[in-house]
Amino acid sequence: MVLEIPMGKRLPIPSTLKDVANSANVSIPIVSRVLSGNPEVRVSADTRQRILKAAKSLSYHPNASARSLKAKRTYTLALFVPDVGNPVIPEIIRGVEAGAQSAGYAAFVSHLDEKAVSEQRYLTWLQEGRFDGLILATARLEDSIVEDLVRSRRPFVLVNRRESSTNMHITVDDAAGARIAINHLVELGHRRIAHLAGPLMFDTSLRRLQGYRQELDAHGIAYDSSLVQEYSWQTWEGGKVAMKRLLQGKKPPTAVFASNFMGAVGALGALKEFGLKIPEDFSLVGLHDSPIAEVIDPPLTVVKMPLHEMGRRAAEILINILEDRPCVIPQVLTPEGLVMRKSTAPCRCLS
Amino acid sequence: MVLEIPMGKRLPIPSTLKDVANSANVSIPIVSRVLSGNPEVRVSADTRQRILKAAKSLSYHPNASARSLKAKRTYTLALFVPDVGNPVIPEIIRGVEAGAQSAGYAAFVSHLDEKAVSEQRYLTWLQEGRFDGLILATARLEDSIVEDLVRSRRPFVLVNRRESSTNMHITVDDAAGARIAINHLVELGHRRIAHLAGPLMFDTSLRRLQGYRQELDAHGIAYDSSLVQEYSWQTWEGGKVAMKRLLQGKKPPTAVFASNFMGAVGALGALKEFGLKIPEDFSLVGLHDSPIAEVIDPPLTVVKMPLHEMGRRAAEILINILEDRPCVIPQVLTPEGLVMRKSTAPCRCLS
DNA sequence: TTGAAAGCGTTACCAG
DNA sequence: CTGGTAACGCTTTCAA
Repeated sequence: MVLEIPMGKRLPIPSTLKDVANSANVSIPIVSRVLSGNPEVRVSADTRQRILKAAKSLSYHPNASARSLKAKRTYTLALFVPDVGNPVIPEIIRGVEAGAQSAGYAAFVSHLDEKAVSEQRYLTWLQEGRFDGLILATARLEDSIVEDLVRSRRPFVLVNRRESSTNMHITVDDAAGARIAINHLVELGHRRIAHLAGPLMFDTSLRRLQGYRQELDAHGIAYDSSLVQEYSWQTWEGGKVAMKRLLQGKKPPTAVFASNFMGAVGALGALKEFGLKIPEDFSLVGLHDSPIAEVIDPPLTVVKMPLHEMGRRAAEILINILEDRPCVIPQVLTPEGLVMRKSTAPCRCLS
Repeated sequence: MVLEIPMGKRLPIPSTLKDVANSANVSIPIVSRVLSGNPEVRVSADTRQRILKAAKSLSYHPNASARSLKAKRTYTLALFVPDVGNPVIPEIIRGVEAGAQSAGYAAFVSHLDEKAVSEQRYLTWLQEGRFDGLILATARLEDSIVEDLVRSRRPFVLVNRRESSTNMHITVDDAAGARIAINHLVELGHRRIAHLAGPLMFDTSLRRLQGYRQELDAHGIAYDSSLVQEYSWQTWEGGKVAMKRLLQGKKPPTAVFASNFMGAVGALGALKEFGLKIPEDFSLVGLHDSPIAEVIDPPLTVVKMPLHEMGRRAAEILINILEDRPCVIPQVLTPEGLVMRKSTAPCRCLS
């Protein structure tokens, strides 16, 4: 079955203020004022009726381009995300949308693929005024891009990423998140706790590693660099491979803290391949929650981060800048806490 | 740590054609022609140089609102999706973006939450000309909305959903997908094959059920309505509950075909709870692939649907309409086929 | 209470 | 080759 689109499917010619004015036998400005919805405007009841009727029958809708040309604003925010497939992204998206919507702004999402081409694209769009402000939720981002952004002097907020060239960012407290995970494992009696670290070129990865070391320290456990493996986020395989390397070490760990959700799932696969039973033989804690975490086998214990709030705050900050209102907003958000499921248990070394 | 935004962080005043014209000592129209990038325009090398230099030093960027006001076009498409968290959505998004981008259009995604408020929102935006066309990738959608859409005479395409009031839709061949799944199971020797059906108010669910029955028929297997359970998409729990009901029946099945990815994962949970080993004791086939399918335990055998292509085609159709070009495009896309992993095996009843 | 006029930044159409 | 003028649809003065 094929869909045939014939030519000449004329697009509708939208009606304008002028059309409505003509139809109602009034001038354009009045129509504008009446239809702008401001209840303050003083017009005779009769005129208002005529205008409203005409607008309805012509199914008038104000033209967004004309409006923004005049207002020098689009009341639109754009959110760029690295990978819509990453399970933590939806939460951020929803947060941004909530924040934007409650302030009367629209928020659109665009996907940033690998191609460098697209990296420039959003800067251009921003500079063309297609939207008023930008939220970037991506760890992999060339520094030069951020510098261009700063130089453009357009409003933007970095989400989940810090950058020396600007303080316009909002993040979660990654170190604290890691500490929560490690503390949980230590309390279960684990001593050889491994860490699947994200790419150490990302500051979020670095902070998680830092939290891992801090908490180990706090419990008097010596740091063993052979228990830390770096892996690539973005794929489900990275965590698996890294976990295998960990298990092949001479003194393998009894527990692991994976620095993102995908890594945790990958690690799970590796553990099973090695015939380890979770949580009896081995404990696993992930960072970032996701609906899938509940339904995989075993359901994953994770540290939940305030991703929704982070998104919402990012939108709020941006809008405050746009409306030139001062604001004071916490910039580093506290983890929501541990979500205990079935992937952690007391260390066998205790028995 | 808090982020303080002081007042008076003046937004930059973008430079305009006029600024460039003044700076280069030429008229506005020439600047427009030179900067529009069309290599055909004939200008003296000297003028061109001056203009280019001025534009650069003023970091000029054309104003998108002004352009679209003039052109009556935004060269922007909007894609509305029901739930960014649903693992099949990213693939569609990428398809739409690819299709849009290759035709010089931008594509933005917006998330359609439960609130009825937001259901009207995108229609309004479309009518305001915030974007030229709309792609709707949502099964749950009130009929009245589609009717409003048709009435608005604005271009739109429905993805993965048919609707009597319009032929502007592109779908995958759900029945064929179901047949592939069932055929695979039958070939493995299964005879009591259950089906986890999506909400039967969606035509996609109906077609999958239909394909299930057709293929059973084709193999001379009697249809047993007790082997079909309806469940809710959108949550990970629905499939689990439905699968349990199936397993508690008097003559339980030996295999199941789940009508979406989430349902398959949910079913997996139920099967494990019942102590069934997959695939030795029970076979499971899902519909729609996802990167997670490879990494869960066991890796899921699924029927892969051309979601990316569906998105790309949707964008193509829309753009053809917008540019008033005739086009003929297949409207029902053939499944890409079976992706065999580890969740299906020959029926034990054979041994 | 209403309307005329100007202008937002761009492009298209003519003249020069 | 170049530039003046008009127009896109809307809002905002300012007069009437």
